[in-house]
Amino acid sequence: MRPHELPEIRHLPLFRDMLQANFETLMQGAYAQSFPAGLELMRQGDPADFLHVVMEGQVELFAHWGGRECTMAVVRPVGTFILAACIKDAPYLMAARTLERSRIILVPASDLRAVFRRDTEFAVSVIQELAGCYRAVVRHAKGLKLRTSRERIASYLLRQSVLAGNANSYVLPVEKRLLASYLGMTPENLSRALKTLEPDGVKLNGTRVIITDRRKLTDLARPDRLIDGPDPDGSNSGVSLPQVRDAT
Amino acid sequence: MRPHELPEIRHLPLFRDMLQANFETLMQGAYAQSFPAGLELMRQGDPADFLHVVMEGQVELFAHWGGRECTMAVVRPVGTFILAACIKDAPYLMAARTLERSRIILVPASDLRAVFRRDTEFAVSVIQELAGCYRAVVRHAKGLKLRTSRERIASYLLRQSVLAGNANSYVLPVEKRLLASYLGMTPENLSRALKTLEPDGVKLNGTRVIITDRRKLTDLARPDRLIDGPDPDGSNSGVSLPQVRDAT
DNA sequence: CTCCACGGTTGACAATAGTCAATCTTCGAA
DNA sequence: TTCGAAGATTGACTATTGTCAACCGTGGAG
Repeated sequence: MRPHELPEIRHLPLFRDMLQANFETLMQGAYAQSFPAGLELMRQGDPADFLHVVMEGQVELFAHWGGRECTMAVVRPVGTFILAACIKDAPYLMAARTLERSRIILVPASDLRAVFRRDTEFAVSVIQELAGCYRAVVRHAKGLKLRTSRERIASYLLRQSVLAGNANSYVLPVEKRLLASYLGMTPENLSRALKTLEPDGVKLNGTRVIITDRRKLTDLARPDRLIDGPDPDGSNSGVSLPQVRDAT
Repeated sequence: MRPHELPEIRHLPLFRDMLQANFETLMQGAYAQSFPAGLELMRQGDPADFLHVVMEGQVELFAHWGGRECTMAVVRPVGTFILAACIKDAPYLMAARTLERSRIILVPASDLRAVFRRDTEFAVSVIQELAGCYRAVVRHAKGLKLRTSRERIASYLLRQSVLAGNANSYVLPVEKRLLASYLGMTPENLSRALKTLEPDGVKLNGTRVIITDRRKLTDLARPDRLIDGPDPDGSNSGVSLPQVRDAT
């Protein structure tokens, strides 16, 4: 593991409050590994042996069934995934693949389970993290069930704009087909729907989003903290698409 | 609180392993209350002041946005809800209403937060519970994104049959319009879809489900532990529709 | 530099799902 | 027992979404 990585992990909400000794125990069993783009890190149904911490790159969490596939989340540095499966010692509900070359720290799940039993501060952090993840998926499910696809797209575009500091122009952080899958529609549908959003105040130029009328877009998206977040504590854990990297 | 209720609560996975003293502390601050059918217990966005434990009756958790509404779960005795919001001290993401006359124990969220900080066993139980809830919603989201509505219906009917001991005939535990909302479709759609499922080995007579060809139904539903559950530990927490009450 | 692979877009069409309205059924209150 | 309210079903229609195929544009391998 590289020298700068340890403090980065230590500063994550999940590891921030635990005893130093226990943190060291966890990290002693952990190891870093680099993976090329497009590699399947784990398959759904696999036993949960390691908590994954993304240090570089980005990782897609996806699910599949009967030949169909859908994106559930994208994890970026520094973020963790598959905490719940590790803790329950249960099979992964989602698969993971790298979207680009990625560096990942693997923390043995058994160590994790051992440590939070004797470090209350860590247990509390795990609780907070899991509660955040839970709420994030509930939000996702609410969006899927309550909003039409146009509304989901509009909300997403608006949310990204807010994350980019209310920028009226920014670049999509993920490929459109991935975004489509995350939002629960086909790429064709996303493509067409984006066109029909022009009168609603937003248009796309390649991967660049341009908000031409924020008022109209907001009218359509009707953003709602109970769906779009964030939680009052501002934690950004769990299942969601990442924020944009460069805004203009 | 009634004498038989305390041990019932104590035996829940969430409260089973904590110190007796701490359990007593929690229960001292708690109180029971009965509500008539159809009462809104809390609205989404409200601050999370109490963990709710359903002792009798049944409670629907639902979400709404922009005039639309959808069922997220139904909680039955003895079950808890809104743990995550209590723990994060965050607003409820869902609203709750009684489906029938219900008796509910209310445990102050502040006590809860205080206790798991000093009772590691309880913290571990909370972790297990939250991880279970998280996985339950992930499953629900997977079903919504990966399965068509006919497949969701078929899976649901088959799952309920399994819960009823592989019964080939049982009675739906909830109203059809609620089921439709839970499965992410309109009541009209559910009604029509049910008709088209007859060649697939299942038919309905009012609220009674009759599986005429389990093989065909299974072919359509393609049940999957990673969507339909249960987790290996058999916990039944979190977001799901309840199992049937009487099977034949 | 060329070509190929892949993501994205578009069109035509089919399948699916939602809406609105009317009707039927059921169950509980009076 | 009768009536009325609410859930459930049905029909007709519309809107939305998915599917399949063709085509475009870009960026990387050779």
